[in-house]
Amino acid sequence: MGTKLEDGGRIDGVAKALAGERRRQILTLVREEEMSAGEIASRFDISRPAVSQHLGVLRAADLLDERREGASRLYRARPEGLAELRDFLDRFWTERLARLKLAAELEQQRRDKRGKRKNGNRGRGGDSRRGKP
Amino acid sequence: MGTKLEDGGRIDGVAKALAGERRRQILTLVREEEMSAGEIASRFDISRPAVSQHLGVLRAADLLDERREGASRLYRARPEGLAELRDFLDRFWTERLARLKLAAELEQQRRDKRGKRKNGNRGRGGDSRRGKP
DNA sequence: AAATATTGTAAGTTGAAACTTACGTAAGTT
DNA sequence: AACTTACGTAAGTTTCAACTTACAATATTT
Repeated sequence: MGTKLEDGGRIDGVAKALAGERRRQILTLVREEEMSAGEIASRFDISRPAVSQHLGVLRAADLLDERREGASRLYRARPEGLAELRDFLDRFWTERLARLKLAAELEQQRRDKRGKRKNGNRGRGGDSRRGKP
Repeated sequence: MGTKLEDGGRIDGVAKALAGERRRQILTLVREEEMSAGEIASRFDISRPAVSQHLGVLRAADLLDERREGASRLYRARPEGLAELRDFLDRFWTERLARLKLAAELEQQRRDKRGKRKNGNRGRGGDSRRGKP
């Protein structure tokens, strides 16, 4: 039941979209307010087509909302698109914690059994130093 | 004020490390159990040096723990390294929600003033599912 | 309909990333 | 010491991403 970080399909698109600094800048730029493609381009030192291509990548990764107004296209960040990657990192994180917790419990049981006849009861307070918290 | 997705320095390294599918595969592979570099390499169809380079990238992004045992080097995922990116996505997400909530409240006030006698309450759509462990 | 404004798409260049093979290094073995 | 094992690093090649300029498409204006 391992949650695999590599599959999920759309993870790859989001991760790659976020890997480019320009795209992170663009995304930040349109997080608060929607902005036209041209206006976005005017904020950077690269050509307008370059920005347009970045927008395409972000849109393909479901990280942008697009709205057409007249001849312009207005873009806005769609943080919901980030949720999938975020949740994935979350699972990677929490499953690791769960694994460590389980290992600690098993270790505890092992210790309890071994020391039973020697020591009626050692309680739970004793330090068991192994593994990392 | 604005949490910028582009800065943070280490975000870039982590995002780029995660952008490569091979590295995501490797990371998944050593999430549950620590594994030697050679054993990791044996699971893929690429050369061992290629894997070694990927390990270097992951390690530079603080996504791996390395332990030397004899001539071997044992690697293990370090999900704590993901936390920074995860938190960042979190902030990007929640700040957007906060912004929307604020806008909705202002709009609500505006409506209340104008249509005080007409209506008292209408549906609100708040469906956020967030919370940190 | 022609002209203008705003954008996306195509084609080519450049630089970085992902590989390869060859070599160097440190620890374990005989 | 010489030999083997398990790696990393260097150097070179190929593949891919980020840009460029040139062109096509769609909406608005005259």
